[in-house]
Amino acid sequence: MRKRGKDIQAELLSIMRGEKNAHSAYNLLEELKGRHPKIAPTTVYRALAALTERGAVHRLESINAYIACQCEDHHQPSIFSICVDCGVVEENFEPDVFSELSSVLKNTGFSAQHHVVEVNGTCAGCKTVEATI
Amino acid sequence: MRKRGKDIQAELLSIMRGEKNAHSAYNLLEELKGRHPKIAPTTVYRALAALTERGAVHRLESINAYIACQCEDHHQPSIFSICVDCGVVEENFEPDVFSELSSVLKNTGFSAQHHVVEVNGTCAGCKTVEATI
DNA sequence: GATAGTAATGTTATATTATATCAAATGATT
DNA sequence: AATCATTTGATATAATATAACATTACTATC
Repeated sequence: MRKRGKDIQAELLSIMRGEKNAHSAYNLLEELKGRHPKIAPTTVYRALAALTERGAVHRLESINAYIACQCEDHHQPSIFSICVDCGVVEENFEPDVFSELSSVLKNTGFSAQHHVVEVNGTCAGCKTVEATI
Repeated sequence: MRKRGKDIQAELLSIMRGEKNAHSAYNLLEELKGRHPKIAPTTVYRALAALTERGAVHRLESINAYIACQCEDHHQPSIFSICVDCGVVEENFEPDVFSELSSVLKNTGFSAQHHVVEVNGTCAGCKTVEATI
């Protein structure tokens, strides 16, 4: 079994890659309805799960939304900054943050499986706009 | 206006302080129904918002759940470790993680408002159990 | 202490996010 | 082409969260 679902996944990914903002699953559902009028939530969630699984998209837990991965290849988890004004999301890398994190948790005997590091705030652009109002 | 809502808040907080696991808003709603048979979701969400606002509880974004703050006083955001097996949540402090984080974001011109740092994995207890199976 | 102002609460409805279940379609294998 | 395993589609529903507005309780002022 291969083709059908992969098509949806590819289409979803190409939509998401054209965006700087994250989208909810239902947003994406609406966008897919253009070409797939009868598409259902389940299909979108399945595609998102597959894409997330292979690291092509990330789920932003603090806003229940999804964004295409902004990098080539993951050797480290990412830090997401999310602008509360314009919604722009940036994916940042900082291995030191995660090494700090693991050393904290190692002391408690905890083994990490999945890291969620998201920072909600104001991006440089929106800060500038605010300052000039 | 003071008494009515503060009662719910106090009651909610005391329920939550008796627990090592996080609870969903609807879980808490069920628990409150004992003493407040007609309580509605809105009321619980309002109480949770107030408690979260003043730092007495934290929302765990990666599991849509709430947990009582495990410390006295917040001068730093916390790192939450969440056991995927038993659900135990620990609130950890590590200023260095946040200073790393801010230095990364400072370079991009982003101003942080709210940090979400959650690590899902296996706690020491559950790891031991697994090892002995 | 009655009255009006205010803010919190209750109530109802509904929006949003996500999953369960099972039938139908697809492609792989023989 | 018959069978099989698996994905997808379709329907329904669960879980999480908020909107909107009427009601109630407290506060302050008269």
